[in-house]
Amino acid sequence: MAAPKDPRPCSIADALALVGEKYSLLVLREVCLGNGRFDQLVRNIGAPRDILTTRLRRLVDAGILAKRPYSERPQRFEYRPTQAGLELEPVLMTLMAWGDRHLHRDDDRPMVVEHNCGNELVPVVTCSACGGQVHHADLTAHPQAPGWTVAGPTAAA
Amino acid sequence: MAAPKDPRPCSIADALALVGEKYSLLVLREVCLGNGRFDQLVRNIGAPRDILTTRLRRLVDAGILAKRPYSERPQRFEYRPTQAGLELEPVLMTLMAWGDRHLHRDDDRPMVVEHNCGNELVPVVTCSACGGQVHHADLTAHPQAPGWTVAGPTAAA
DNA sequence: TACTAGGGTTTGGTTTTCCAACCCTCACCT
DNA sequence: AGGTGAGGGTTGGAAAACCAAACCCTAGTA
Repeated sequence: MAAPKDPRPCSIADALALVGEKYSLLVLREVCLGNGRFDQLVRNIGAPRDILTTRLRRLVDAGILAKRPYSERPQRFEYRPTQAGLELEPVLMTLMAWGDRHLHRDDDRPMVVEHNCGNELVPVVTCSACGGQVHHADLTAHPQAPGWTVAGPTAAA
Repeated sequence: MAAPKDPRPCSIADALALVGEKYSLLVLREVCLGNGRFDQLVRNIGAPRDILTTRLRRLVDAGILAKRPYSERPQRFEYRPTQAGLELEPVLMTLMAWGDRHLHRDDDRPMVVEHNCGNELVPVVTCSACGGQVHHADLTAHPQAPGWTVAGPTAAA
């Protein structure tokens, strides 16, 4: 019997504990776009400055962003994504595509991303082994911790 | 000069406004795993019951989940993903893979997902046009709203 | 000297979240 | 008929997160 009070151990939860707070992923968005200075972040995200301060500290501590000076005398800093941060960008792209599809039906997409193959980026999540697109019906979850199960595959409502 | 107070219009922000609150994506995780009943959600997520209630209402309103009875007399409900909800699953898989890579180096991954090609799922985000893997260096963002650039809003000229 | 800009920190008040406890309905057991 | 237990919530108060505005400090500029 698993500990009765603990939630399911899960990398999704672990990842969200780091980047799931309000504004964190938007910070990453701006930083990936190259807007890594404090007041750019304030303006482009619309977050309160103190919240931004704590988010930035947290993301730096987590190794997702790095703070580096771009000028001594006056000391000025800029935040840039680390490798780990850059590897979150596909998550952002996938989320953006979902938002474009479900929240902006009428072709008023706020931003278009171009892939350097020359086409507009439409991100698709695929299985690295077979190359096939990932669909719910093709997935089977296997929890590794004892005491945790799943209820079998679910069809859409 | 662009409106000085509004944040950058963005589908990522729009999507996060719906599913970015604490626990929302974990609800989706459980529901996709087939654990759609209230107390399963409470146990597996570890969220307070009242928060869960508001999250569920919000996700149903947003068309991401559907609430349906699985028993009359006693009336019992279950939450299941809609099509829009299922299309968020790739986001979860990508996030899980990131968490596995960066937060669980020592091979203690909490959950393994199997793709029905027979292999363990390692999700990769690709460009649907060329099939290539999406990397930061290959992307160029084109904001569509006037006044917004990737180098900061309202660029002088 | 005054004014601006960058990069924050402080202050004080509002909103969310958290947590435990409670409620209600039904079904089952005795 | 009474007790128990599960499902699906609601309620109330304390704790934490959030927010806007004001403030601070350094450095450059007029």
